[in-house]
Amino acid sequence: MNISNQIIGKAQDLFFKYGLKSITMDDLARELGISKKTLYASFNNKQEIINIITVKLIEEHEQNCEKIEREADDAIQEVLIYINSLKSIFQQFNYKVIFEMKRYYSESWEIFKNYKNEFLTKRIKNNLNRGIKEGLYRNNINVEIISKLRIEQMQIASNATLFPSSNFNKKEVSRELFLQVLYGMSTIKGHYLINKYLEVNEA
Amino acid sequence: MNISNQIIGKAQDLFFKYGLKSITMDDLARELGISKKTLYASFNNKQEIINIITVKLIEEHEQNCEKIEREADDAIQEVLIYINSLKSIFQQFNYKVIFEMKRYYSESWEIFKNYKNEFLTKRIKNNLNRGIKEGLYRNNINVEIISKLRIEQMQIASNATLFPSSNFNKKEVSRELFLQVLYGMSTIKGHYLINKYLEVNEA
DNA sequence: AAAAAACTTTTTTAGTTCTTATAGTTTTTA
DNA sequence: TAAAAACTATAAGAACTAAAAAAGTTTTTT
Repeated sequence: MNISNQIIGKAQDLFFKYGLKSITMDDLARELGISKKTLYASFNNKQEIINIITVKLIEEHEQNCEKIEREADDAIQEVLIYINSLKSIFQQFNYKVIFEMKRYYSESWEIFKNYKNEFLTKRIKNNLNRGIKEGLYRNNINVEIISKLRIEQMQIASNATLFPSSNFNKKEVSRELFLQVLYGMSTIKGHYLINKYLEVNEA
Repeated sequence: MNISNQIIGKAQDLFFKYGLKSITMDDLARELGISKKTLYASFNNKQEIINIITVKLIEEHEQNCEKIEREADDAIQEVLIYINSLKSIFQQFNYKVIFEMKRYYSESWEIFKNYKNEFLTKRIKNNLNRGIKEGLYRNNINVEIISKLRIEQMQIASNATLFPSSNFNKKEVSRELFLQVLYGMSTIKGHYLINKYLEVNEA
C-alpha cells in the first residue's frame, strides 16, 4: 500500500475518533511514524486531506447505494438492506465532525452538502418513485417534503442533545427512525411486506 | 378589557410578526398609543412580558390538547383533530422567535423547554400508549424514541433552511409531516382507520 | 533520504475597549 | 393624569489587540 493511502486511512481513523480540529498535522505525522516533511510531500495541506476523505466516503456510499438498488427486489427491501448496511457515512460523520467541517473546513462541507442535496436526494426520490409505482408507498405523499424528511431523519439519530449516548444506543435509534419513516411512507400492501421481511406479526 | 391584557395581546402580535428583538419597548408603547410610563406601570420589564406570553400560550395549548384528548374517539382521531387545530404554539413560535428566546430571553426559553420536556412529552406518550392499547399503533415502537421524533417533527416544519417559505407552504409541510409520522406509528388496523377518517382510498 | 527539530507564518481564541441601541427612569407638557 | 420627551444605565455587538496553537517551511541530524 502506498504512502498516500496509508496517510488517508490513518487520518480518517483519527478524525472520526477525535474530531478534525483535535488532530493536528504533528499528531498525524507522529501516529504514522513519519515526518511532517514526508506528509507534506504527499499533500499540500490539511484541507486537501479532509477533502479527499470526504470524497472517498461519498463514493463508497454512492456505490453501496447503487449496488443495493440493483439487488433489491422492491423499494422496501432496498431500504431494509440499506438499514442493515448502516456503517454508512451518516454514522461516521457524527455531529462533532459535521460541526467542525462546517466551521473550519468549508471546502469539504460544500462537497458534502452538495452531495446531500443532489445525489442523495436523487437516490431517495428514486426510491420513493419506485415504491409508489410498485404500490408499496402511498401515492399521495409529497415527494419533495418526504425526501427532505428522510435526509433529516438520518442525522437526527446523531443529535446528541436529542439522543444522548448515555441513554440511547445510536444504532438502535437509527434503526427505529428508519423503520418509522418506512412504515410512514407505505401503503397497507407495503406495510404487510415490511412485516413479512421483518418477520413481525401484528395481532 | 383591562390595560395589561391589551398590552400582552399587542405584544404577542408584534413579537410573532417581527421577532422579539426587533420590537422595542418604545415600539410597543407607540403601537398601543400609550407612554412607556404606563407600560412600566403594568410590567416590570420586557422579560416579564415575554414570560407571560409564553406561559399564556402554553396554557392555551395545554387546554386545547386536553379537550381534544377527551373528545376524540381514539388515539388516531386525537392526532387528526390536533392537526386541524394547528394554529398551535409551534406554528407561532417560529424559528426566529425560538432563536431569540434562546439567546436573549433565557428565562422564557427555560419555561418553554421545560414544557416541551415534561408536559408535552407526557401528552405525546399518553397518546402513544393509548394508540398501542387500542391496537392502532404498532406495539413494537420504542416510545422514548418516537416521542422525541414527534416533538422534533413539529419543529422541522418551521425550519426555513430545510423548507424555505418561498417554495413551501408551512401549513402543508406541517400536515404532511404529521400524517407521515402518524402512518409510521400505526398498525395495519390503524392505517385503515386513518384512511377512513381522511377518506383516502388506496387502490 | 527521511526523521527530528527548529523555525516562520497563519489562524484561532480570548480578552479588551468603544460604540450604539434600547431598556428602564425621570422630567416636562398638554 | 397620562402622553411626550428627555434622560441615564445597561448590555449587545463591532473592532481591535495579544497570546496561543497549529499549519506549513526550512534546517539539522542520523
